[in-house]
Amino acid sequence: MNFKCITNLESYLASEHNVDRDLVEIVPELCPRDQGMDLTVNCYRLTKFFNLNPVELAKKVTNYLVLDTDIEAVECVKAFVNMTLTADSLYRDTIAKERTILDNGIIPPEEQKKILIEYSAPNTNKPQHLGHIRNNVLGNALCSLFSRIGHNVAAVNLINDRGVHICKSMIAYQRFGENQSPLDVNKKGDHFVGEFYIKFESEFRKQLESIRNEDSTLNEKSNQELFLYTEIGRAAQELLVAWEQGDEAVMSLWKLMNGWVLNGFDQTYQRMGITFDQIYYESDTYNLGKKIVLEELENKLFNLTEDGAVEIDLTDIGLDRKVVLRKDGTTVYITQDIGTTFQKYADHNPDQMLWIVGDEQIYHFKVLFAILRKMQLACSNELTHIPYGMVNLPGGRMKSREGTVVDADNLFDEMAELARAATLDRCGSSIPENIDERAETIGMGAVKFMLLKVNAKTTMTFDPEASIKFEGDTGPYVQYAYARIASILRKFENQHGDEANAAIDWKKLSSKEEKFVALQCARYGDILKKSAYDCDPAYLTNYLLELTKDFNRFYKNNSVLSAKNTCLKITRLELCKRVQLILKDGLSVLGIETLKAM
RNA sequence: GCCCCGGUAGCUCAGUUGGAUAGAGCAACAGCCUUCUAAGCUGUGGGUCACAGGUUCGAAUCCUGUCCGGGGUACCA
Repeated sequence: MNFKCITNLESYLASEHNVDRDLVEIVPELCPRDQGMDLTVNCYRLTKFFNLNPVELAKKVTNYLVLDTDIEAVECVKAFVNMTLTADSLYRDTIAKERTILDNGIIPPEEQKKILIEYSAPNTNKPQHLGHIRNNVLGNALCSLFSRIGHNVAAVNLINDRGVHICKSMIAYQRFGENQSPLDVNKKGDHFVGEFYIKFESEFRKQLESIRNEDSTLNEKSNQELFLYTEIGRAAQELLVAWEQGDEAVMSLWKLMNGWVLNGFDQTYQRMGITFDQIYYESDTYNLGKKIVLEELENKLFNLTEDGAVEIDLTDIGLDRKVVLRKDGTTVYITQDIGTTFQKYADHNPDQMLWIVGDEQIYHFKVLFAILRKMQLACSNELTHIPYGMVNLPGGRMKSREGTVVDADNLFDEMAELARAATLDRCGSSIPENIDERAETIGMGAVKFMLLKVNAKTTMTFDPEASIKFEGDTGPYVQYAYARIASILRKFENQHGDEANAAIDWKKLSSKEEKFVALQCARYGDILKKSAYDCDPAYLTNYLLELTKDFNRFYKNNSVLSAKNTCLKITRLELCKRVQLILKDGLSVLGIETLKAM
């Protein structure tokens, strides 16, 4: 926000108190609605700049502001100074300049950085579910957000395409797949392969039960521990060894199945509107990780344990010892992350690297970053894990065994279907031409918005019942406001187009609803920066809701097209355009599309 | 055991980094479509901010302890 009266106040207080002008920053708040004024200066907060008690300061501020010609009224309550701006200055400093509203969200060039963001990172053994959607939507929004405020962003994906979990679906396919392809059974590749992963699990469980029946002492051991006691478990392990040795038949099956899965992922990403600047494959980078670890073993950064594993001792910085190569020489999860990070740095030369990964891996990233710092990776002080919380169902965690996993593609289909039904409900007999596009845009908007309005860090509950309603704090609520504005603009063109060149006069906007909308618009730039600073699109998402609420109140009480004179009509139209501009820009940062009609 | 994160209205969540009388949506109830799209608007009810101490002009927010929930603590990912 950029109010002349506040800037003047800053200069005045700085010179009065002999404080460096540049250090003084007064961020006004929107005055609480029930106080009936426009802006509030909270003088409790100003005491950090000036050595004066808050109430005294408030009096001083009040006495100063009362003389400012931009101010219509001032009121001092305790240490809060509330003010009403003249209509002239209010609109001049908020929405008169269209460009300023958007440009306020851009940081100065010296703060702009090259940021590398890794997100999504799926396993190629099953289709993506609601948890992955949260990651994808969040990652995509953060990339747009950083880019929007002026950073140079590269988005990368890391495909987790190797390891024993991949071999599980391969084994099951070998045994039960009958050489079929996804095309043969008309299935999406990731779903096709996922069924074999489930098939493995059920077969594994069957064998477990049978060996436990034969030997009751095994009941004390966990499923994990008994993995190699089962025939199919051993087979998966053997397949992994064959894979690592580059066995031709195994590699060819692996490539075939991964191809199916990645093809399925592509469709899902496309539907979500997600693209990456580069895709890394763990099968490529794990060897680099191993190579780096062995070099650092030479350099004595890592050491050998008694039984021949390679580890690093991080107890000096309050972490544990961490094995980075197993005693059999194979790599662990963190090994490939080391390799991938060096590769990413070499490819992109970023100032900062971010990882959007679930909060259960907070410790993993602490260890990873500690290792990379010890290895003196160039930007190792600018590595950040952005953790996000799990998505639970009302009954608890999603469990594949109990069939409660919310599949991404199915969810998208269902939401689009509901959006279609709701749309058709509204338009009676005249079915819109673009009904498919509408259903998709509204359905995806609802899913994305639902996930983004909750703080990234919060473990959230996905309520299927609530998600199917497009009312209240939802994506479609915001999209609807956009469509309403589009409709007004259309009607204006058709009915009053000849008035388009009439003069705008902001001070004609005299209702409180109009003022609130303008004040809300003025916050947009700060909101973008704050949201990026917090690494959390939720802040922006909730702002868009607030703006939309204010717009809807305006819409209800102040007709644009039936305004009592042309000047008022044109000016209100301009106000609508500002709102539309912000809604479009803000939603697009969140990866949500808009519609001209709903 | 140890470490991290959380506990705010019946439910799902905000709470601008310590500031005004703790807010929204849903659900419940009551209103508003001859006026720009009712996916909307207006109103009512609903709170010991888990609990107990402490810090200060002031605490949902910071500190300590207790209880409850989640996650981590792998030569899994």
